[in-house]
Amino acid sequence: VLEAATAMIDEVGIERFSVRALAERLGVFPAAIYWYLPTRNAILAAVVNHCVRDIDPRTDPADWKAWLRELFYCYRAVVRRHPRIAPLMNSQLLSNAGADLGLIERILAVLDRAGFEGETLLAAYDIVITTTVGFVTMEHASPPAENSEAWAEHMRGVIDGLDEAAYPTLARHRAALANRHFVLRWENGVTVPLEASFEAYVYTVIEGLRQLLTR
Amino acid sequence: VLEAATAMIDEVGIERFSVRALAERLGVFPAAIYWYLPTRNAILAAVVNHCVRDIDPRTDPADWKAWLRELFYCYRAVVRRHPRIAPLMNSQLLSNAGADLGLIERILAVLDRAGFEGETLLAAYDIVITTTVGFVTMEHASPPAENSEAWAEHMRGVIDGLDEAAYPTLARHRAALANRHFVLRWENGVTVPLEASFEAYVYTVIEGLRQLLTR
DNA sequence: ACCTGAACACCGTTCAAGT
DNA sequence: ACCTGAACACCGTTCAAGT
Repeated sequence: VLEAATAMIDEVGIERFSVRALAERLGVFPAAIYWYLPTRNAILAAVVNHCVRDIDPRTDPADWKAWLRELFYCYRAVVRRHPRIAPLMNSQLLSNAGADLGLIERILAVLDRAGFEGETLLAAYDIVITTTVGFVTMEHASPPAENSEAWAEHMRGVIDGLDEAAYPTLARHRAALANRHFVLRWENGVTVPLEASFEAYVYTVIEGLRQLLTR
Repeated sequence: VLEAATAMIDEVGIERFSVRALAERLGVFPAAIYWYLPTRNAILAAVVNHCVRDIDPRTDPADWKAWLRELFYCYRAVVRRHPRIAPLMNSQLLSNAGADLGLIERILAVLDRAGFEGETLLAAYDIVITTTVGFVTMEHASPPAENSEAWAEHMRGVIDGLDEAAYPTLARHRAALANRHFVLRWENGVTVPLEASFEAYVYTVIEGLRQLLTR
């Protein structure tokens, strides 16, 4: 029922996910879906919550840095299992009471035990929430739907045609950047993962939080 | 023409933005739009690029920490001017050759001059891109469209009804968290900005990058 | 409790034709 | 170059009615 929605989104993405097609896939009339969930957005929210349920870092919470590391990598693993829901994670996390409050509690508890206090604790919490989601969402953002080869060719053209006078640093690193780093990619993290950058990202955030703790 | 699209999205959001309504607003037949831009997504991409053009940190690039700080705050100012495009920034930045290559060049140049080298330079670059966008996008994510008061009431209920045994840390900070921090908000950054957390976020990312530089 | 059948008010996009 | 008019193939959602 909601398994089917998840499966369909994994296959075709949110843009091409429709209630009617979902109904057909279940061998049922479109209106039947509305007995279970009141709206298309509710289906999407349910799918997100369903996937997020798997995030569960199992490291010792006493070592907050290791625990956060694990959280970041867990989240990335979940998104890599369902990359097409990536764009939803941002919006759906405004507030979803359906969210796993257990996970929220554990994040707060880990930071609390680490020594964060008062406003800094809450700021650190917001930072953890956003940074967990941030990089990975963008890493797995989808390229424009169906013109993929033309799009790739276009991007290659832009990179090859870079004006070295106007963009010297860009031009110097063009070979390393092409399809391998943000804004100059034509494939996403599904086919071209940004492992090295993600590793550095996790390091950066955790070291930054360590500084924040002793500010 | 594209001003109108921007205006419309600012008013009603992407979800309720339609080519047909845009045409009507311009006193023209729907098909007329397609003379200028080939598709709805192309319109959205154009609007994003249009808004992003305003990001232009004017601090001395020699002080990379101050420059990045400025970049973060510039970006946030842009999103706060057009909060409803926030959800697009993530996906549209996979790669958009329409993106301001000048800004990309300057980010790379600033990091290069700061002393980042080779793979670390490119990782730092990816980190700057994602962190610039990450927090602010989530801060301004929209709540579920039109049930706002019911939704607020629901969230208040969840927070009031928190089981103190199961969620001790959450319960202890419930007053400070309610509508003021992620996952437990029912309004977004437009009405409830997360100033303090954003300030700490910027500090955290920059201090983290400083550590990365000397790793 | 769960689904059908049909309808309503919309969509994005295409295309020949006009000016 | 720029727009009309009309059509195509879809949408999400509602609602009375069936079982």
